[in-house]
Amino acid sequence: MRTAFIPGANLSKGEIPLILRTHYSGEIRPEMDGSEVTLAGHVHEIRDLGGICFLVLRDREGLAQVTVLTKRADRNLVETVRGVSRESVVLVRGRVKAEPKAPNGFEILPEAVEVLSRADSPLPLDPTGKVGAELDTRLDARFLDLRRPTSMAVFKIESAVMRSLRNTFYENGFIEVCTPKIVATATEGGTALFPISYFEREAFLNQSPQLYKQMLMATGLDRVFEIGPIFRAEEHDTRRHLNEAISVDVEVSYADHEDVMSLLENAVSSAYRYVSESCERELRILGVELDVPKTPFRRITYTEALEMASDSGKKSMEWGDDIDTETEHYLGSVIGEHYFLTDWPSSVKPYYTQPYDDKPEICKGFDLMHPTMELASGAQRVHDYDLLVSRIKEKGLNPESFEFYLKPFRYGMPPHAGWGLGLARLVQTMLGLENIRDAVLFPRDRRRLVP
RNA sequence: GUCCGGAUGGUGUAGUGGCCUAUCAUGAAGCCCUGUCGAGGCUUCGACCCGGGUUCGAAUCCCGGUCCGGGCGCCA
Repeated sequence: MRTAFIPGANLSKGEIPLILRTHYSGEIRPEMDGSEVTLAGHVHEIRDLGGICFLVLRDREGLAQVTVLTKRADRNLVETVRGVSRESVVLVRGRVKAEPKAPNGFEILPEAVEVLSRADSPLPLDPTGKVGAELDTRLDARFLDLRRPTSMAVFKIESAVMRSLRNTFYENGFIEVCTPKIVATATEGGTALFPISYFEREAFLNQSPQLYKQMLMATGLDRVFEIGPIFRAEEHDTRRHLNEAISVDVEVSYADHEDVMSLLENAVSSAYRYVSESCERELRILGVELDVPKTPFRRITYTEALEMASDSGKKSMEWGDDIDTETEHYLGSVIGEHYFLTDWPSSVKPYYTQPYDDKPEICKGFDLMHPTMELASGAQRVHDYDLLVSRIKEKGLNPESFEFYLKPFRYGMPPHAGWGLGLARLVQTMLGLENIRDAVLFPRDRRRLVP
């Protein structure tokens, strides 16, 4: 009986009509007593007390109690409400009643209830959260897991984070770009790539937009950013690695590593501030109190970090080693806030990292660290063609396979710097999520390819 | 890849050789109930990851496998 419902939205120009609903439940206030509304969403719970029956409807913005006085209400309506299964999709038209005994101080007295889609039973997990579910179970039924307010809140916050990052970039004169994810080179060095079949040739999923965003510096675009997927075929098995991740990448011409570190700390700090201001409800649902990290973040050189680590009494690291996980955790526990690790040995960082002129054994590369893990890494890049070629050779790579990348460096390449930031790690650390999979809608790891 | 731990109804769990035709909660089906808000009460339904082995007897012990969680490694 679709005709029972009259979409009541008064649309302003450009607004998307709410086809069936007039309000989200979070928009209803006790002061709206008497007004007619149409809600749409999933059946969160039904509590049938006999003479009175409560149907709790859940939508993106909250819960609304629909109250049916079973002896007085329309018989068909009572049958519909009593017969509907949990998590079915329903449309409810009715009047708002201010009611102190109801949650949030209001309830809906329904005039019509329509079941738009009936949910099967039993459910693969309990979306009300009364009974827990393990991560694996939740990911197998992610669509249902995301109906749990705690799971949904993470992704509302992630959206706010992306929005804030984009704001920061646009405010600083950046242009958003999209670089290819299907690439020909397997020889960037380091990480394993996913090979794919590309007509008669072999191709790969890109591990990073690094080479492309650098090439864009030769176009005069000057300041670019990209938020997009990266793919790594490493068989890692940790709670902070996935084989597909979203990377927030920037590249800036006429800038050095200090300039882009400053951009990075401001972007991160602003994201925290924006989330704390715009996602109060989500933070409350998650029980998270955000401390906006103060800028500037501490700078610690690689060499200082090694000295701090030697105080810990742990097995000592040699200068020139990459910093291992144990040391990383130790430093995090001592420092206790975001910090930059700077002035790395040139041997540890990629070939495109600019060495210091006066001390070429160290370079202008940096990592942004959260006390628990690395969030981002960046550098001032090598923009001199000859230096770049010799650095590629030093790393044991063949410059010929980088011809497409090296070419722009011969025709006017400005000095430039940039970084790449892991979006899910930023959200994971911001919200204190134990596993990065909690911060990704449909995570891809060594074993999980579905859903 | 490696080390440690784990796998019991749809979900989350108890259960260290016989007391287990397996506990509790949630759920589902049915009944009672006019203010629930993790509603309550009564009845019913539904499970020991797979394959070998030990034993009179295995959810429980052993071996192999699969999968899951955590640590490390890998991750320029």
